[in-house]
Amino acid sequence: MLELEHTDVPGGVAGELPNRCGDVSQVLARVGDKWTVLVVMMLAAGPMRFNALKRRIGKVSQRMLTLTLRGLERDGLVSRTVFPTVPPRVDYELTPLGRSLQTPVVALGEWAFANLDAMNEARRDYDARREDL
Amino acid sequence: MLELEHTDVPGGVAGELPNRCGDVSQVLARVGDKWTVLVVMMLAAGPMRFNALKRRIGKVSQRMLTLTLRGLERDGLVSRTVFPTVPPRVDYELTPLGRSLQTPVVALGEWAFANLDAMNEARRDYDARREDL
DNA sequence: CTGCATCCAGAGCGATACTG
DNA sequence: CAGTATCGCTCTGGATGCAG
Repeated sequence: MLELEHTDVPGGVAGELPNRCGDVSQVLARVGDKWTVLVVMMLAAGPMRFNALKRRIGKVSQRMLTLTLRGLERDGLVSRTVFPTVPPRVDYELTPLGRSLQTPVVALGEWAFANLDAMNEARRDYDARREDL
Repeated sequence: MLELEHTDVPGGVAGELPNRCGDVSQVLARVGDKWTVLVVMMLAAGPMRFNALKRRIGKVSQRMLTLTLRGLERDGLVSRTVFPTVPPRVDYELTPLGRSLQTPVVALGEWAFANLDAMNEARRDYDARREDL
């Protein structure tokens, strides 16, 4: 997890964000890990069982899905409901907090979609320039 | 870097985001790393020299700042200008693409700021519940 | 001042096997 | 079906030292 000094930003980041960059980073550490966003996106469709989720995401290990879900549950973004049946059944569902996270994440996703070509081109150019040394 | 299967999402993530979750993840891998967002935020104030940037951020190693800046430069988010003086001077500055990234990142930052208390409380509750086993 | 190279500890994560 | 435990690899990232 991140832990930053309280570096006071004088300017003010486009005049909007308070100088609590540590907070932003902390949340980004949660959101930025390998599977969190995928899980949140998948759960947007509604409650889902463990293996359904696993199949949807595709190439996630059972271990990592469990860990990611535990983390999200701990942060209050996902709720976990156990049905004491046999075989056991566990449903995962976004909490209101988790659903509210979708708004900024979707915004980021739209930025990603809109600018992916530009980024790929920039990368190609950069790599090409680095080859003729 | 992430590399996901092309898992087609039928539902559609709140009906907004296309089923290109891979793209989102790829960008998140860039944005989600430890220093990227901090650097972008700092550069929001305007062009900055290497050490000025380093001092602003505070507890970043020289190595990681260099690596982060190279990555951002490669992705076309930051431009690097060398002044062939002595001692050498290098200015880093957000490109238009980099500046456009601020919008969604600031949105995420505002979400973080608004919901940090809720998340911390959720964590406390979760940890407390786990203690009385 | 800037920025590479090296070394090294630790985190992240996948594969596998096992339990209720 | 859901979850835990263990192993081992890779990658991150911090510290240090050297060079233009």
